[in-house]
Amino acid sequence: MSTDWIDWTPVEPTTTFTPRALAELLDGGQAFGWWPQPDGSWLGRWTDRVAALRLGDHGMLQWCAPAPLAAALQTELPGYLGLSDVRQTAALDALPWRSDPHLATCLTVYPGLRILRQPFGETLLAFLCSATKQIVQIKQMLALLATRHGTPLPHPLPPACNPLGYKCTHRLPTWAQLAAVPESELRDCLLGFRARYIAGTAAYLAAHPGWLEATAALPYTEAKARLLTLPGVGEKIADCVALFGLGHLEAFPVDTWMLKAMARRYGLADWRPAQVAQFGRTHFGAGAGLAQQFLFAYERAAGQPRG
DNA sequence: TACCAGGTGGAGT
DNA sequence: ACTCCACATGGT
Repeated sequence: MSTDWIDWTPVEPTTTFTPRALAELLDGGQAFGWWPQPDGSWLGRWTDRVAALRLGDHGMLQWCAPAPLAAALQTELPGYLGLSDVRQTAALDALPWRSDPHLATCLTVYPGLRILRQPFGETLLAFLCSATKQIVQIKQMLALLATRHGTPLPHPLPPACNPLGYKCTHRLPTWAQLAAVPESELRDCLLGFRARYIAGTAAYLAAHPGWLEATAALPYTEAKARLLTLPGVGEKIADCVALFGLGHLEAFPVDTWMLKAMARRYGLADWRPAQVAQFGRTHFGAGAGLAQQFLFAYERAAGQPRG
């Protein structure tokens, strides 16, 4: 029943991280399907993929995976991690860090941090769960949804060196699967008032075949406008889904942490979210979403002091 | 115990 | 257009 995993392999293109930056990339509020392991590695799953990551000598990022998935992951993993996206490299350099000392600090504290490129549908589900919830709780909701309503993963078992958590046994449910789940059973997954939104979105998507694919083909402004028509998707969640699920680097999600960051670091106290979003797009430009992720990471760490 | 968490939608001004 | 508030639930 156990599946062999391949040996640890460098991620190409070779990239170095600090442990803090890798933790922020995998578990800092973009993705909710990565779990730290006792040996310091990370175990994650998205769609039917399962992989482990760790830092080798000199902070070089390495991966391994179940052997049957290895060929696919060798191709897909750099894209998922945002490491093979030349747009991000260019966008990062084009950010105004030369004239913005706070941004420069944030970039220095999280070397290697990027925007993940996650599956659109899963990203939409994750951020519909995210409203006024802490990251640890969003992970718990999604783990319950996967275990109770998702399909078992084809290769769920761990390598001996990476004891697999119970959380990695099933895929997240698809939107088609969610459409068949009674709202009461969604509430049982700790979704609270978000259950209504998820049920409503699932029903809408079931009634509009191809809606996700058509939205994914649109540029940022049009894609966001369509996302805003879904129940439970407002400005912030639409921008998160556009950024993390569609790769629109100009999206600038404004949450409570971004309000704090812009108030404390940029003097924008008492600005409304829409105004902060306008400032962010203007000040940071085409890579505003990338800048936002560094600011978000820095501010959250400042509010919760630890190594 | 309060207050907060990667907010949104609807009602009332 | 803007302001207020219900919505569920666990963390700190």
